[in-house]
Amino acid sequence: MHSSLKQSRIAHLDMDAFYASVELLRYPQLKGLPVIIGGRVRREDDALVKAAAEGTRQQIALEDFPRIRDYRGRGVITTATYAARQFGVNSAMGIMKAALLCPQAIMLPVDFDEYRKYSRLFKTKILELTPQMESRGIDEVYIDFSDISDTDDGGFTVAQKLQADILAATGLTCSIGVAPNKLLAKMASEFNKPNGISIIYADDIAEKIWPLPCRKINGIGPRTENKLRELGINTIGELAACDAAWLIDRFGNSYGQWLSDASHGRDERSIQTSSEPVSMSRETTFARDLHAKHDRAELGEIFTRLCEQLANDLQRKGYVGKTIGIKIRYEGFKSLTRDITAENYTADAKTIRQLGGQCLKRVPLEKRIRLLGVKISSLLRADAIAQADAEIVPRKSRQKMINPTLPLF
DNA sequence: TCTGGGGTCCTAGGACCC
DNA sequence: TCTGGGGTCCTAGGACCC
Repeated sequence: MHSSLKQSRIAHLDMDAFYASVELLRYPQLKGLPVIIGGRVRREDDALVKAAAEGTRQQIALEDFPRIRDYRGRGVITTATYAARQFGVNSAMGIMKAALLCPQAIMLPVDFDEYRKYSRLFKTKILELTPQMESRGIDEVYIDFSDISDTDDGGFTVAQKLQADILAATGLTCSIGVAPNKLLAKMASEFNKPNGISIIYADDIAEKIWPLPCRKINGIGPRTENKLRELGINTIGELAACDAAWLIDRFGNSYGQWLSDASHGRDERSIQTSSEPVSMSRETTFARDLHAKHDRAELGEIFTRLCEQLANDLQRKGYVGKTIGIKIRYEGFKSLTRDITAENYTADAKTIRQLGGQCLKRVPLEKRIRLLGVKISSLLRADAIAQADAEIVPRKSRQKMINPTLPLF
């Protein structure tokens, strides 16, 4: 077969309950139990911290693990073991709600350093097979199978080998979907979770995709699902039956056309093996809502710390940025953002803090605040900046002069 | 007992330049 | 004096994803 006519085969590989499964490797005594990952390290986690330092994690008795019913404070669940999911607990659910559904669940704080370590391990295994891999966050990837799988099994054998290699390297299972494109592969990887493989061909769309609810399409979220429901559209098949022009009328040119294409399983996106960051940010939700006046000192300290963390992230990763923004979430959950573009690129905490302070002066501060964040965008690699400075004559700045008054916080 | 933290992409209006 | 249009940048907000 001529290579240009060769059917493309794309895999989506998704680690099963990733954070929770990594924790089970460290605490094998928790296998089979409802375990929930979420929140930060607390006083109640002292036993865990001590055992980690002493290398005695596996000796912790079950009754010494913190339980979710004892958790006080806000936040959401990051992951739950399959045993916990049986109780209706799910990612992004409020911790307090999960405590009602499954009070006896063991609660562990998130440990991103550890998850990143396992992320590197499983991705390295994939890269030993092919460089055609696209990372989508810490626990999933797309892989181009076109050149590495036999045409007769749709990618099944390669998927099996990947599962075995990853299990051997990490002790973790994953689910894989293989399909003609990313959109369908992503859906397919959900079909046989956990530790499953699902192969989809173009001919399967009517039978396997159309009966699914629209929400199963990666890119249709709760808002669009709602709007579609109001229009009487519940399944992907019903969406596919809509005229593209009709969808464009209701969802705009770009999204309307995309909805139509997606419902028919059409997706031309290729595997992006590398990417540059667009923005970096740091934000925090307070233990209690703070007031701009009464808690001014505390807010100021928190904001300074966020700016320092962001500057540190930039420097560690070797980037500079030019647009500094802030984000505020009020009690009641309404959020707003303000940003400002500086003359020069920076990765300096004081500069970020100063520009962020200017943004803060442009927001209303009557209501209590639950979240404060700082963000930098228009990024450039730090090693490219010296060159850019030398070669590019800067455009005349178009921004208005800003009064150099003191920042609010 | 609601609702974390880190991202991407898109839209849309106004400014400004040619 | 009146009247353009294209292109890019800046800002704010929103939807979505992991």
